[in-house]
Amino acid sequence: MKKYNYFDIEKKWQNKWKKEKVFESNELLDKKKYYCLVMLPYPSGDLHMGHVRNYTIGDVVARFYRMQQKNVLHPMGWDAFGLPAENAAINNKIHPVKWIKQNIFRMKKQLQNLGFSYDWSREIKTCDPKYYKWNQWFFIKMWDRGLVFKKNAYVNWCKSCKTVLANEQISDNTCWRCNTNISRKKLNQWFLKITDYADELLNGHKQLSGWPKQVISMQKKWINKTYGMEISFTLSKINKKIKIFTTRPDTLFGVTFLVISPEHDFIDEIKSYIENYSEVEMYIHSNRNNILNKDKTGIKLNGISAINPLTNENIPIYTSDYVSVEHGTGIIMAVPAHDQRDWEFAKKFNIPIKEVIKSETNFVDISKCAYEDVGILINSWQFNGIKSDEAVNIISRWVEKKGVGKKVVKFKLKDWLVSRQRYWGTPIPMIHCKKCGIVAVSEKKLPVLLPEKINFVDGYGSLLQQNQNFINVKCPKCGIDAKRETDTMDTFIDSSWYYLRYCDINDNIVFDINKVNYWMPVDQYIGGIEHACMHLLYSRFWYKVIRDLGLVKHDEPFTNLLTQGMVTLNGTAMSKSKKNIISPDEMLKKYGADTTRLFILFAAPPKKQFNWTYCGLMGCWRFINRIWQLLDIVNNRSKKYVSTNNDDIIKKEKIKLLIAMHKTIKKVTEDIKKELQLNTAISCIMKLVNILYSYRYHSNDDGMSLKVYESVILLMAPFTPHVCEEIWEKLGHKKYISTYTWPTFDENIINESFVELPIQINGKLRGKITVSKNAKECDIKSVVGMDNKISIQLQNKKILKFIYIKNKIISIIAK
RNA sequence: GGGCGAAUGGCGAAAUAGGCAGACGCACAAGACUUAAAAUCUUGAGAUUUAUAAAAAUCAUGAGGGUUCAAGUCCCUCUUCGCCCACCA
Repeated sequence: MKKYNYFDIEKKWQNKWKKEKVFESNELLDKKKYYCLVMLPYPSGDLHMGHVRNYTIGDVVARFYRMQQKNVLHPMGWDAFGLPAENAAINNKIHPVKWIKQNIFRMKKQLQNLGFSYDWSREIKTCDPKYYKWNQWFFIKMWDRGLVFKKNAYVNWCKSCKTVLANEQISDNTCWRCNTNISRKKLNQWFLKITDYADELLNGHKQLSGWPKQVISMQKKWINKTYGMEISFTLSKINKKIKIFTTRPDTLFGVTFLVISPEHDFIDEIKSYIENYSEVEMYIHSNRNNILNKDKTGIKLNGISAINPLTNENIPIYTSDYVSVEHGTGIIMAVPAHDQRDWEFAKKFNIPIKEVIKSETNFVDISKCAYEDVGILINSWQFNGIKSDEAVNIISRWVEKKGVGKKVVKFKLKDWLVSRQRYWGTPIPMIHCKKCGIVAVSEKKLPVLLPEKINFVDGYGSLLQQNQNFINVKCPKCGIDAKRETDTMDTFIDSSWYYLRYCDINDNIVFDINKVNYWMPVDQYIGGIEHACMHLLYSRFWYKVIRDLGLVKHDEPFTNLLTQGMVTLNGTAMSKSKKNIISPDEMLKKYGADTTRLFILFAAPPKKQFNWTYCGLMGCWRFINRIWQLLDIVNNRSKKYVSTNNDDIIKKEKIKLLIAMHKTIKKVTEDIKKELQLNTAISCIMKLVNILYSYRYHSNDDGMSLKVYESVILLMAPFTPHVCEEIWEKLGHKKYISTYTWPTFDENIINESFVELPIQINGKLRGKITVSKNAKECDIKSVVGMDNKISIQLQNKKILKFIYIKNKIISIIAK
C-alpha cells in the first residue's frame, strides 16, 4: 500500500488554489454572503499553536460555508504597530519597518503552508500609511464630533530615561533598561469619549444572541452601570466644595472621613491650604504598587477638613490609592463601620468608627470588622429604625430636598486613553499652535507620516519628540510656526475597524460604503477569550461611531462570536517572552498540514483551554492514511478485502452503512453550524470510516461504498482540504472540492431505525411511543421503577420516546 | 479583593431535554503478517470482587448533603484549579 505523500499533495493544491484564485471573493448579488473573520495576529515572528488553533477553526468555518454555496469573505492581515517592534529596535538595532517586514514574511509563509483559504488580495498591514491614514481620518472625524478630549492622567515614568514605561517594560518596579525605580508622572493625554456610548454598549448586548454568555457578562461587569448619589461636602476655612460619589446614602450618618484619590487634580487646586503638602506630594509621586502590597497606604491632608452637609460634623480628609480617580468623582465618603476597605483604613490611621446599621438577626462586633449587609438604621436622627435598603431611597430624597446632592448614574467604564508616548504607532494628526490652540491636520494633508529616520539606541524620552523635521510645522489655520503632536495612537484603534478595510481596500476613500454594507456585519468572529473586554468593546464603540458618521448601516459589527480557549503549555499561556512557544513548523515537516489541522481541532473542544500535548497526534495521522487507503478499496483495486455471497448480510450492512452516513452528515453539519463543536464532528466521521472499513466489499455493492466514501471526503474537506482535493480528483471529479456542494442528509432514513409502538397502562391504550426497532410491545404494568405520577403525566403530555433495555422499560421521556 | 469558567478512566475527551456514564482517539495488552523490527490488520479493556465455558455482582463523573422512580446533568454547602480584572465606593 502506497503511503500518502502529503508534501507533494499539499504543495500541489496550495499552488493551484493560489494560481486560480479560488478563495478570492467579490460582491456577488446572486449568492448569500458569509463573512468569516479571525482576529488578526501581531507579527511577532513565529506562529504558535494558539494561532494555528484560531486560524484552523476559522478556516473550517470558511470552507464549510463555501461548500454550503455561500459567498465567503475570509481575509487576513497584520496588527503591525506596537511596542515589541520598538523594543526590538532599541535592543537589536533593527528598524521596526524591517523587523515587521521580515516577521510578516515568515508568518505568512507558515499560514500558507497550513493551507488556509484566505483571500490574500485583501491583506492589510496596520503600519502601512495607506492604512493608518484612515486612523487619523477617523480621529479627526471624532474630534469634530467632540468625541476627543484632553485630560491629565498619570503614567509610569523613568526619571533616568525620561520616558514613559508600559507595564511590560517594568520589572520589580524598576525600568527594564536602567533599573531605576519607576515613579508616577502627570501628563496631558488624549481620550476618546467611549462613555458617551456606555448605555448603548450595554443595551446592544440584547442584539448579541450569537455571543457567548460569558463574554456578555464580562462586558456588563466592565461597563458596570451603577446608581448612586453625588453629595457636596464643604471644606472648612476655604470657600470650596468637594463632591463625593456614593451608592450607600443610607450610611451618611456614619461618615467619619473623606478620601480623595492621590491622582485627583483637586489636590493641586487646594495645595496652598494643605499644611503638609510636601509630604502629600511625595506620596502622590511615589510608586504605590497596591496590587502586590495589600496594606493600606495614605496620608492625612493637614490644615483642611470637610463638613458633612447634613450633620454639620467636621471630619478629616485623607488621600489614599485605594480610591481610584477614574471612578465616581474620585473622592469618597468613608464609612468604616460598613465598608471593609474604609474599616481597614480607619484602623490603621486611628479614625473613629461610627455604627449606623445594626443587623436584625446577628450580633455584629464593629471593632472586629465592617458590617456590609442590610439592617436597621441607628444613630441616624429621624431615620432610626428604618430598614437600610429602604433608607437608601428615603435619605436620597431628603438629601436632594436639602439641595446638597443629587441622584446620578455612573459607569465603571472609563474613557479610552488613546495617546501613547511611543514611536511605533499612528501619529495623532494634531497641531499645537500658540495662537489657535489645538488644530486638526486638514484631511487633504493626511496621512501624517511616521518619520523613518530615528535614533533608537541613544534615544531618550519620546523618540518622535527629538525629530525636529517632524515636530516643526505651520499652523493650518493662521500659518505661524507651530508644533506637531508627538503622541501616537493606542494600537487598539488599529484593530477597532480593520474588518471594514478588508471589505474594500481603497486609496481614495476610507472604504466603499456599498461594499462594506454588502459584507457587514461579520457573520462569525473567532479569537481568544482574552479580548472579551478591551478589543471587543472598543470595536463595538468604534462601529457605532462609524454608524453615526453615516458610513455603515448596522449597530453591531459581529453577529456571532467564538472565543476559543487558550493553548497552554504545562498550564501557562504560550508567549514569546516566556519562551514556551510550540511552533507548528516541526509538525508540518513531519506530518503535513492536514494532520496538524486535524489534530489541533480533535484534541479539545474549541472553547476549552487546551494544555498542549502530542498525545493523539498519531491517531490523526493514521486516520488520514486510512482515508487515503480507502481510495484503493472502493476502487476495488485491492484483493485483500474478503467478499461474501450472503445477500442477507450484505443487505443488513448496507442499511446500517446508509443510516450511519446520513446520521454523520447530520451530526457534522449541525456541530459546525450550531456550536462549532469541531472535535465531536471529527469523532463522528471517524466512526463512519470505521463502519465503512469493516463493511465487506462485494460485487453487489451497487456503488454503496463509493457513495459513502465520497460523502466522507466531502465532510472532511474543511478539516483536511489538501488530501481531500487529491482524492476528489482521483475519484474523477473535475471541480475543486473546496467549492463543491456540501452533502445533505435525509431525516427519514435516519428515523428508519425506529418504530412506533402503542403504550398500554393496565391494559388500556394510552398513546404511542417511538422506540428502537428491536424493542417489543409491552404492558406498562410490568414496568420497573414507575408510579402513578408518570401515568398522570402521560395523559397531559405527549410521549415522545422511551428507553427500552434488556426487556425492561427503565424510563419514559414525556414532553 | 471582585468577576467568569472548569473538575468524568493511565491521558485528550463524549454524553439532545435529568434516562444504558466513558462515544471518538491516545497510550497499553494479546494475536495475525514478518527472519526480525516498524508499519498495517484483528481483538481486548473504568475499578473492585466472585467466576473463568460464558458471565455476574458491587463501586464509580472533585468532596458532602438534597430533590427525583431515575442526577455527570437540577438545588444547597465546601475544596481545588484556570482565566479576566484590580481596592469599583
